[in-house]
Amino acid sequence: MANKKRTTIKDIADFLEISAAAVSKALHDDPRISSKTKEAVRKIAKELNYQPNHLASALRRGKSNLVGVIVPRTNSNFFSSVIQNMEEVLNKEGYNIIMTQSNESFEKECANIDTLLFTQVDGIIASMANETVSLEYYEKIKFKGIPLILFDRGENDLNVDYIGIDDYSSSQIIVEHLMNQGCKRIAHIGGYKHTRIFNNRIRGYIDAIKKHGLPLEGNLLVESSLTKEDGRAKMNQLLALDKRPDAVYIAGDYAALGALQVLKENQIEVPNDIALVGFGNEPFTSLISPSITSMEQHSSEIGKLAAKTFLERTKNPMTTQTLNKKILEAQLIVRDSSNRNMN
Amino acid sequence: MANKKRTTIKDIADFLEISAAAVSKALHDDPRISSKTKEAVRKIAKELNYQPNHLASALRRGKSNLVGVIVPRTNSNFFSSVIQNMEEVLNKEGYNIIMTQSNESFEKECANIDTLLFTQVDGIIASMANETVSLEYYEKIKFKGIPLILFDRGENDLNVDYIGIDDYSSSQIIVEHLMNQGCKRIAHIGGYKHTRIFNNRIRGYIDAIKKHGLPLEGNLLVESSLTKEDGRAKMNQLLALDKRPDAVYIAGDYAALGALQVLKENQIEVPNDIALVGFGNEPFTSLISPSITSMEQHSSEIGKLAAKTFLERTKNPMTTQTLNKKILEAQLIVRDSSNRNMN
DNA sequence: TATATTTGCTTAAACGTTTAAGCAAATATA
DNA sequence: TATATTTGCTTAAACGTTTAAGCAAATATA
Repeated sequence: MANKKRTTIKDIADFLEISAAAVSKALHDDPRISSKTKEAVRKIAKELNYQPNHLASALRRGKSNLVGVIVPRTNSNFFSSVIQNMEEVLNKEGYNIIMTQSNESFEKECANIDTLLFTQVDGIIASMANETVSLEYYEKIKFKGIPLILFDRGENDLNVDYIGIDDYSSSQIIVEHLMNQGCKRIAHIGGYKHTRIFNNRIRGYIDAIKKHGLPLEGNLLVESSLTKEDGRAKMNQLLALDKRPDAVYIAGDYAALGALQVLKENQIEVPNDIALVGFGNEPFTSLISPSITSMEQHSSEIGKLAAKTFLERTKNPMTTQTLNKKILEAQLIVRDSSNRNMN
Repeated sequence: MANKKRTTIKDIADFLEISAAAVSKALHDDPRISSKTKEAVRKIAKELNYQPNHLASALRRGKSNLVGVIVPRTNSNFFSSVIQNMEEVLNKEGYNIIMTQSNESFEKECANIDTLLFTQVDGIIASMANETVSLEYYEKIKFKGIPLILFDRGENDLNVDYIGIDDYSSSQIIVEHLMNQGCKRIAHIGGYKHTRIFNNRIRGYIDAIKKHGLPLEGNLLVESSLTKEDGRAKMNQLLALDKRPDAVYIAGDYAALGALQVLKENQIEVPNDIALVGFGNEPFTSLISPSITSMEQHSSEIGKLAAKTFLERTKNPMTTQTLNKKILEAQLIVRDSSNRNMN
């Protein structure tokens, strides 16, 4: 029983024989409208099943109350938790979220940005795709004067708000943890250097190794796409070395999983022969055997902070956007794959 | 360098000293506009960085080209794959997706529906929350005359399009697979009976057990929320029975994982003492040891079909919505947890 | 009682786009 | 050459809402 015409403010106005303006004001609880009229309007609005037309009000007010979100993918615990927490904060303030995923593709990311701008979002909160190297599309957002907030995968050059963890010191914490377990040759399977967070993890690894006088060899530091498959490949590469490492720190959990499989297949004992540490604290790290030590990135905190940062920007639109970093401490969750004391 | 005013059609019109209508038509490649004018408009549009205002055009055309999607959660491989494939099909036709998640909460689901209706989506594609028992909010969508397409978790009573797998026959396939492995006492940890898909799996289990003359006992059939924790609890419950089952078919992979943990903790050999089958083919089922046999639900196919169904509905708006089911065959992926032949 | 203020609305315009209707100039047809 | 058709635009109105400006009636103040 689909009714052709939707109920509009005009319908309510006609029914009550008042002006549309009065109805609009009544619905927004304007102090200059009598409570008698307000009640009547609310009653009829309900009876006629009135639903405000977002397009019209957004067009008129020049504000859509929509926030665009771009993530590399949603089927990761980290990103879906971030989004859930952003939603919680933003919903309370009357904003809704439009989620898009880039699937790590630069092209898709650009298309997403166009879609979001086209939909007239009031702001964009994004984490960059692995592929992204050119920033022109993000500059476009800034040029439009729309708040842009980056999280996790950000970029200093954009000079916008950023929320993330301290990747550099995270690496230091991991290296020191492995040293405390008695490891003396620590390898690092890192992400792509052009992505800032992975570059920071690599720098943190190098500096920590140097600081503690451990061997820093080119062979022990490899760059990876951090997929499970590449984790396998890079682990095999490390096992083929004349002098094998006795610990491997891997900048992503999926790659760590692939590496662990290779170690198991080669009957290498984890953590006693080779200790393993991942990054991201994906749920499966605690599910498999041995469970994988990993870095918790405080996804819920990041989501809430990103949302709050957007709200602040929106409340103070006059201030020009500047590089404003909010850096959280990551937390190492020690599990069997690197815990030699437990064995 | 944020520019206050966005470029509008009017700006282009003023610049070229033609009417706004001509600009609009030029941008839409209207045959009655000269190619000379079209070129000039396109050139200036680009120069002035013109971005069409979706709100205005949607308001005028009475069509937003947005499709709302509601899923219980996005951090599941099934749902995120469904969404990715829907997006692919819909983007090609000029539609964009607004994703929302209900977190399995009925209240959140209702709020999501309101948001989507408010945003004036042209259609809604949804999979229901576990909690959902009342259908009034979904009736609201139908009443508005907006196409509603359900997938995976649907409901016959709504009389709308539905895309999903054949849960009933899936159960039969699983039971028969376990019989072929020599299992004689097959238990089922099912989902909530009030959810149609879980009810169908339960019915399929019961009928298959009956058909093959296996013991059908109340103790062997338990209802569960299908979380990992509840999977543990229900597995413990089954182990406490006087006559333990020699196979357990669990209607969700997370619960299957919990159950597997309990079996390992009790030094019960899988699959030889107790064989295990899950449902959903979540990626981790192949990652853990032993890997878990599970049902693949063809998420990409479901996503594409749901999108195509929406497009059909939109092209033929005259036809009243009726119950129109598209049922796909699920596929059993046999892994170590139920493969006795391999040991 | 005369004036000032407040209350409760209305009028009219605007947000940026699309589209039906129409008109003048250019071109085709008889 | 006269009429019909086509081309390439313009004009004006509309989508549904919000809001500045304003006005009459009611109430407060002097």
